[in-house]
Amino acid sequence: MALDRDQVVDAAWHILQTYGLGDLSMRRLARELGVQPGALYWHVANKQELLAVLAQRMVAPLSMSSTGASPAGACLTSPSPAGASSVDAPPAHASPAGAADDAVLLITRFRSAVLAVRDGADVVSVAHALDPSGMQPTPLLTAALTRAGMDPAPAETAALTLVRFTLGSVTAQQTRESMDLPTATMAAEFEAGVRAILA
Amino acid sequence: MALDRDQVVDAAWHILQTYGLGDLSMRRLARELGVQPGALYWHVANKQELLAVLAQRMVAPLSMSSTGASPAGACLTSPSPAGASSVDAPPAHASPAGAADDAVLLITRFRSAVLAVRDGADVVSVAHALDPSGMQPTPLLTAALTRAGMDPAPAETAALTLVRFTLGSVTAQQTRESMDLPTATMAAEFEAGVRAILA
DNA sequence: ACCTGAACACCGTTCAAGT
DNA sequence: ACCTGAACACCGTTCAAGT
Repeated sequence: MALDRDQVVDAAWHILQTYGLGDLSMRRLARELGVQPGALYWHVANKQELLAVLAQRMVAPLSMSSTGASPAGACLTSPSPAGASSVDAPPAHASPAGAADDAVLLITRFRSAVLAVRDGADVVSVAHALDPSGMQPTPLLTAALTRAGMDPAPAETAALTLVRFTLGSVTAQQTRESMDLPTATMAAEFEAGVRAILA
Repeated sequence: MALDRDQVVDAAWHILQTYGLGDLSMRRLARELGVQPGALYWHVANKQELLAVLAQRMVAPLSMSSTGASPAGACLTSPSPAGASSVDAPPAHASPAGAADDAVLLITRFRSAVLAVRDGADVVSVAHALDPSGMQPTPLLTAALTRAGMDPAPAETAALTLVRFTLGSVTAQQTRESMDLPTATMAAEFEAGVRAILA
């Protein structure tokens, strides 16, 4: 009974997760769905659009809960009801120190989310390039760093530095993983990099 | 009169430079050389090896002159004659401040070299992942930062942070360039990132 | 030693035609 | 509205056979 867009995206997600980007072809996807390749183009414009949707899915969990406060536009999925203010968060407005911790938490969760999907960094890197300041976790990081006392402009620049460093790191790690090379030192290298950037 | 490895690599370099990675196929390369696709496999093991050679070519200029001093292994192309010591460089051993400037210069030249080749970041990222501490400019950066007063271990970690941030940045920029999106702010964002990492 | 010819197992995308 | 069938213009790699 008629394929729909979600089934296409779900199947693509499954192939990416399980076999990696090299195996995520439109033809393979069609085969998995029991349909001719051309049928997919009724539901998605092209492969690039499909990958953009997958990138959104990877970073979506970052836009929920976590740092409590929801500054305008922080949550893309469900625009929070009018008077929703921070509830069980620290005082009325978080302390600078705690907000910097929020940034560390955010970039760490971003890394985990991307790292958890095979070739995730390749997919998310394109989405970041298309919309560097709109794609998560950039706006959330900018907000956290502003709360920590930075001016908005340097906060955004620092956010971009964190995101690009993270994507560079995860790209390197996932390339090594795909070749069965060791990656034991890479988590510590990531942490050191984040500390240096936020020092 | 018999194709040789250099001709294959030169032609590949030309296609990459001119048309980008999407157009650098073994079949296209063979056509450009007036040969059947299978002939290439006498000269290179596979496409991956070819890309590794191209990555080396992109970073090769970094290993020549620049910071004057040549600590063991700094110059891969031509092992310098025995008694070659720094000539017109500052005193006998550079000052910490000057050595940190060397690091900034190195990472800036690395960015320029990668940025100058279409999809250069994609190609160099794989080479970096295969040999993070051996691929330039990592060892040169580690040396410069050690001269600047850092201990070897943190110096290497800082070098990796710089290289991965730079690859993340150039990947984003070249993705945008390939889609004719503006990149006006990206050089400044790079500089700010480097300053933050080395602060 | 070096290359051709031919094959194997694939790609992304389009589009008339069917239901 | 949604899909098939078939095509167009491609891929990377292998390998017997030729020179």
